[in-house]
Amino acid sequence: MATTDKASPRERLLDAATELFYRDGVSIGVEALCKSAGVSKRSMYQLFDSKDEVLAASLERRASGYAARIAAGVDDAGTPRERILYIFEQVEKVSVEPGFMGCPFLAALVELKDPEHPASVVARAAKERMQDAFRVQGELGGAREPELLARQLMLVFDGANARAGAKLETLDGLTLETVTTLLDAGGVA
Amino acid sequence: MATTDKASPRERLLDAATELFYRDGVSIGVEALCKSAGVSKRSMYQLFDSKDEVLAASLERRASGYAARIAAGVDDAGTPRERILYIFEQVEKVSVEPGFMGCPFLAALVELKDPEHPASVVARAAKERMQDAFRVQGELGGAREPELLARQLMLVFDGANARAGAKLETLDGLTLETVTTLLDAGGVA
DNA sequence: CCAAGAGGAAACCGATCGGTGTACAAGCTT
DNA sequence: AAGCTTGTACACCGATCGGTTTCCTCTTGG
Repeated sequence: MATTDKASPRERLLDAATELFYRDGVSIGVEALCKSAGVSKRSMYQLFDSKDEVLAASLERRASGYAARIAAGVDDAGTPRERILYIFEQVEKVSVEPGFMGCPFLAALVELKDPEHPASVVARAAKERMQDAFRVQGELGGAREPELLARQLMLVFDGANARAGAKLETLDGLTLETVTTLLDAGGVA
Repeated sequence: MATTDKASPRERLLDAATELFYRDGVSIGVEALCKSAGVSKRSMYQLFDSKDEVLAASLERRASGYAARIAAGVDDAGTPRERILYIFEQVEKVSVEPGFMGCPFLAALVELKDPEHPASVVARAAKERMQDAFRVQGELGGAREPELLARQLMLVFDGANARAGAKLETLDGLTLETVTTLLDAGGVA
């Protein structure tokens, strides 16, 4: 009932999974998940092999959404430097919203310690896609070492997400300032 | 049986808790914890009010150990810049060890989403102590904005820990290079 | 109008969760 | 030796875990 009510059971499950796994962690029970989705456990286990697969699928869908938006934004107006900074503006913006708890992919990787877990594989792939996007923008911007720059940006990105999500930091310009320093030092116009 | 066998039940419990909560996450059961510590559940609940308190106490002890080492290292040989870089050398070194899973305090904060959880309070205090240490070194090193620098260093520190712990990054100089850039830009000699 | 499948409600499975209660065996101190 | 604390062993509690099964009610195509 927290999500769309007219969608297919599969969509409703993924919606609920996205929200509950993020808010309450991967230890949320199948019972609560199905109840929130308005779907019977029986249906869930017909659509997915296990709870773990539901989690993996929900992360996969989230990652696809991000990838689509990033791909669409590649030829947006602005310089590569502006596009990189825009990402961190968005991070700072969402980080102050009420339910913010950091990057969902990183959270999943931390919670399920197993790097071979299906959801871990999906999450890692999503993070790598983002790093690739940073590297591409670095190349376009004339970075001396685009790969190094991309790894540095991911460091800041994940650090900011983790610290803001854990209520250790409020950002408010911190990542912008830091990223600017790194872009300057890296030779990005 | 994995830890010292001649210590007090309390110490054995904290030893086991430190290891198991880090390796398997906060969802490790009381049964497994006590068995690993060689302590009966009855004793555990006489020494601690709840499993959550055991977790908080184990983090507290770990934080005290770190604080002692940092306090001892403040008047070590070397410049503030060297002392800051030394911390990140250590991070890069332990990050390649087999059982490494990132910063235990950050992991606890991510897993227990509740910022009011007793263990969360302990973990956050530990992180703040570290940020203070960075700021002090920044002041000693002549940083233009010591507080900003400390926050940036924590961003890199936590980002590196999270990413290396999640097997997303291998570091190998990445943090040293990044921190050097930030120290240069921040005016630390 | 009726058959067939989809999907929901809920009982049920064994296992485990955090936490207690009880009984008993050591080591102290006096 | 008596009495006390300390700690263990273990059964037990209700709740919940992930997952399965049964039953029944809808919708929909023919």
